[in-house]
Amino acid sequence: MKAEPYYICGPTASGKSALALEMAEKLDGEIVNADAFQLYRGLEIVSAAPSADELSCWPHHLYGVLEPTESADAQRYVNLAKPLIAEIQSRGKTPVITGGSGLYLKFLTHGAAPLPTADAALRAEMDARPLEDLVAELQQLDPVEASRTALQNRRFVSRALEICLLSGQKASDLRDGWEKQTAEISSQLRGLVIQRSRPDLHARIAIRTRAMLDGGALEEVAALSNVSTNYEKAIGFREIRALLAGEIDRATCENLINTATRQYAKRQETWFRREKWLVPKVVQDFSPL
RNA sequence: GGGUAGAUGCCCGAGUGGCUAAAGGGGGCAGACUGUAAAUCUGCUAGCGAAAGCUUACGUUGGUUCGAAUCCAUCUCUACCCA
Repeated sequence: MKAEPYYICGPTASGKSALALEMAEKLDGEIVNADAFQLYRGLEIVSAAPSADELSCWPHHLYGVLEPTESADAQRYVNLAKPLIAEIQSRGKTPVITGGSGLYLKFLTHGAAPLPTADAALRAEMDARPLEDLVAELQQLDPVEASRTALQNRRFVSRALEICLLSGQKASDLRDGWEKQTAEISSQLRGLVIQRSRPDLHARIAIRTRAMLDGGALEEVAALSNVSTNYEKAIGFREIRALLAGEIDRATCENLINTATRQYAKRQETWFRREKWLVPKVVQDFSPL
């Protein structure tokens, strides 16, 4: 009898890692990362991954498993996580999956639509074209998909067009089948989402940012010069780069990181609010990280 | 003590007589989002109201005018310059 996975979600700095550890001990489980950036090696501090001590005191998986030069995506994450989860279950343990990357979690829990994988060359080509151009082509190839896509959003338009061009089919047709089964899947999942008041969460973010900057984040970023563009998307990376280059001072850097982190936390809350299967776990203390 | 510049909404900042509850940006709030997601994008953001609308707003007080964030005077404060 295999143990169903347990999911621990919540915005950044809400205390997922600590709770995951607690749950893993209680459920006789092993922790599996579901954070897009903690997947990478060399970004441990900036991505607020569990420390080496924490990683070694209990089984943790999928932390620091990708090279900086690799590029992750939701499907790739699932390809890594699925077999691992099965393996944990085969040993009679409960997978405790924790992380804040909503899309990655969604792929893991609800599966992926049968769509073609991203194509770097095609994307580079599309990036060079004006948005109106891409919109026009999408509208021509797949008017249905175009009508459902936020046409101001270059990323979304590009992906929809990419699907059409790579598959030779309509993105709208390929996506339709997948969406129907989601409700049924949700009813069988179990997990929780940590909820904290904004002031509490903001205070925790501020404490964590300071600890990062004091705790080697600058050295970490300095060591990562000239790696893949994935890193540039990590909150903190660009800001610390600017600090190292002398473009901004330390206080400004800290403020920028705090603001970006708060905004990210908000987006995560919006995402998880839609995942009705997650049981809210309201936490009120101002406990340190 | 003298001179100059300036004071605009939560913040920055545009605006030099009516089209101004006031451009734009930031922040905040809410939302979208199935292969870049810590990304990307959208809406709202003085108060009350469902709305029409009403009320309070551009440092202070007063004035000019049919009408003032915009013109005049006064005072207060800030910055810089000369003593």
